[in-house]
Amino acid sequence: MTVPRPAGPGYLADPVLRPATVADAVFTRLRDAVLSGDLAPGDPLPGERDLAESFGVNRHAVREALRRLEQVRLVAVRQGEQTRVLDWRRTSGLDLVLGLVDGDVLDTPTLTRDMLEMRACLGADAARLAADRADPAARRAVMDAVRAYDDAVSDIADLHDADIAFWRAIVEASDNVAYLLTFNSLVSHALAIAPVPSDHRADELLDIASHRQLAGHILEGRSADAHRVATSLLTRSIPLLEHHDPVTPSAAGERT
Amino acid sequence: MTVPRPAGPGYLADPVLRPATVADAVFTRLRDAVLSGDLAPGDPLPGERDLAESFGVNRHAVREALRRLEQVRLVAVRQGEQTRVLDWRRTSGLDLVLGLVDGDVLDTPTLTRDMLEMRACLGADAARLAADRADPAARRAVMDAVRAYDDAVSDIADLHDADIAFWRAIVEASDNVAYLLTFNSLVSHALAIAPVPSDHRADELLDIASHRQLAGHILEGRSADAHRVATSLLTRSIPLLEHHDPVTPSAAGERT
DNA sequence: GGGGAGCCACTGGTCCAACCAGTTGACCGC
DNA sequence: GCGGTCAACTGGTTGGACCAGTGGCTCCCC
Repeated sequence: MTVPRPAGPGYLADPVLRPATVADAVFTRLRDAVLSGDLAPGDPLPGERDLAESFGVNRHAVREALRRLEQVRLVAVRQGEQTRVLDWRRTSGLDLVLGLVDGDVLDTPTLTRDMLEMRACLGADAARLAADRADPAARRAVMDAVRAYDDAVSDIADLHDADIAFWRAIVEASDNVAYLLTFNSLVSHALAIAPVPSDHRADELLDIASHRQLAGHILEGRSADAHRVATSLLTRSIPLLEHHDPVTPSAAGERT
Repeated sequence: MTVPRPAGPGYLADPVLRPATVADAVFTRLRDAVLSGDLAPGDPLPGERDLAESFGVNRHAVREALRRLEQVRLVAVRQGEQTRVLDWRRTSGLDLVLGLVDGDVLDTPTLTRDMLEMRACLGADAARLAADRADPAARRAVMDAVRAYDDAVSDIADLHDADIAFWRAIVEASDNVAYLLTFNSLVSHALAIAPVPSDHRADELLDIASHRQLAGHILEGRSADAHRVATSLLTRSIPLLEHHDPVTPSAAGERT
């Protein structure tokens, strides 16, 4: 086997749940090459046969990797033509994020900051919408979630899980599928990127009172209050990470 | 060929840029089965060999489709075990959205509302961040974009493109990769879902003054003002779509 | 000489057939 | 009854052959 198995198969699953395959290795290699800029947008990829040979794998494995790269819109494939690299900054979706760390495109602190900002933005608006239009079942779920949050204070790890469940209930209550799906991406990638963010977020996580207050606002339809409290909760973790950021990559000026 | 080619290969590309393949057909069929609930979370899929036979295609085509389903976290695959259906409401990302229309999970008006809400939420915050920390090159790009916007007023289609370019410049200026990637998903899916949203958005698109004003706020670092103007611009299209929604998917409230 | 038709050498798309490698559970011997 | 073994699944990987679009080169005709 010429291609070493990657440590983790991307964001698909833990190595436990999903052992890396040959196609995973090819996918990871090509993805990183694209994200790091080794393969620039517009560049043609070698033919499938050439890739297979250079990676020392069968062509089918290469094809499966290319299918996944195509799925995340890193490359464009057309029969008869060469496979071309796309400009991921213009085409790819949020699910790509985890690869950005591996690809040395963004450092982890900056990426964490970005995702926390997004979390704050979405979470606050979801809380507002939830207060406005959550149906009874969704309100009950929020109530249950905040109650479970109370019971989790003893252990910080449990609290972290309860926090995710709490916000998931709110996002579900907002009845906005786009928010829900984005929340999924944030959660799965946040777990992979910052396994122990609890240190920085203790202030937020331990503020049981605000969580209960937020739930109350949602349950009683006070959307403006819900938005305010949610923003207060979600933004307090962000500035803490600023001075963790050693280099701000001003990713400007690429015109290609 | 037992499997009919799907009209469009999902959100990968136009049929022009990317003719549907056998694997696309299998992917679409299985995706819709999952999204529509025909295949419930936790259900095992038939074996690859069985699927290949029942679809009348080669096993490799099925495998490529499964790779893509796995990539969007609709299924979980492990060697030796059966492939299982995941709960997409808890696992999948925003890139799934377009499939939600085909899968009869959401009607187009509701989905459009959801994406417009998300656009408003992200766009306003991106404008705020852009005003706070855009680097000179990004500010210049915003300036150029609003200038190009002026020149596009003659044609509503051009205006639509210019609007996307304008917001892209702002999102780029916000220096938040998560926002950027989510913006990409919104743009590509919005184009596919609501090809002619111009009718409802004319009020927004034709408000050149606000666009120029917003750019000014960003260029001069007035983040609060930028946020306010952006919100004003982005929210005005949302309520217009409400009464386009024939069926409100809440438990009660049937109106003939 | 210029332009067009057609061939040919690419590209990716599809298929067949076999075998490898984990998982599971039934079966058989202790 | 318990435990090990083996067979029958599952997906993973490989090789090779052939189909099907594309694009460029060549060659012929005008």
